[in-house]
Amino acid sequence: MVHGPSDLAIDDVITMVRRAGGRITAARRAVITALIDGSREHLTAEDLADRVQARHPDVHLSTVYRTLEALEALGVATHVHLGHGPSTYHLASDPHHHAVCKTCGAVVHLPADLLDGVADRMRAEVGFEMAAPHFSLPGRCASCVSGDR
Amino acid sequence: MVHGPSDLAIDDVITMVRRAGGRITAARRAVITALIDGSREHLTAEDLADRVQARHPDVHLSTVYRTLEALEALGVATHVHLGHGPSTYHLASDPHHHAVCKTCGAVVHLPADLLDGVADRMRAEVGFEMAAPHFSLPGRCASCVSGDR
DNA sequence: CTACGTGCAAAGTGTTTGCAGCTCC
DNA sequence: GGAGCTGCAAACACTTTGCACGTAG
Repeated sequence: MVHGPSDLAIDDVITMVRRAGGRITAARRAVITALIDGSREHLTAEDLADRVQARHPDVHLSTVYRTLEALEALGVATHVHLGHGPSTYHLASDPHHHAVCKTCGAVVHLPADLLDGVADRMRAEVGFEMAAPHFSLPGRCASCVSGDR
Repeated sequence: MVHGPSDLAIDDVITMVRRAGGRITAARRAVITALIDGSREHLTAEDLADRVQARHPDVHLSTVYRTLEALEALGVATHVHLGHGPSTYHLASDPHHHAVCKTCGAVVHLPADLLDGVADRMRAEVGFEMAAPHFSLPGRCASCVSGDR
């Protein structure tokens, strides 16, 4: 796969895990790989587990959760809630927002700076320091609006 | 309690329910009352059930969920996800956004027009028609930022 | 009188946890 | 060799559902 400049390669992540006192196992390596490979999609813990299990059949779903938790603590990964279902996981590099179409479920990626103005206004008006996006914006995508689906 | 001009009184809601072919029972009346009374707070289904059960002890939690579902279908109520826990329920009148402090959990109310610029930009750039807020914005509230809590 | 709402119990979904064993460093 | 990771099973938190009975309209 092709990676942009801000992407982490697996070795970078491994180094970070080790530096934090963590250990690298086959399961962790596989989860990290699945996460990097799927970072542009919207993979749930279960999706990631499926991909991991393709090569390592007895890596347990709970191990995937625990690895993701560890990676989030390191700031390498984040999870985002796209809607009512399970969370989806991401590399923390290359942050962006998501909008989800209520009608067809399409996930639209939005530029990271989309909410900058909102953040400024919140800081100025109520002193609230907005953090990285964690939820999606709901609505209707272009084709569902025009097609009146 | 004091109601603003855009608020619904219980009788308005009852009328809407009946007009949609729904029936009014003691349980429904109590759920609607709890919802109206608590609309400025952030009540979960369980909170609402507790309040309902104070007067009507055998109204079941599942009835509360089903009533809320019916009211959402009518457009009278909505639920919002403030964080990782349970959803919170609201009257649909008087829409607004929420920010939740990651440190202390405080919920900050934000003006309804906060995301108007974002909605415009999304419409213009990707044709996405943003809908009513359904999730909160995460961050750190003024006192947690200044106190470095 | 009958379609709709209810109480109850049970199932469903997504995620977390306790524990005993294993393995990375 | 010991802290840290793992598989497994079970628990968990929130929400939904199936069913038989009850009641609003």
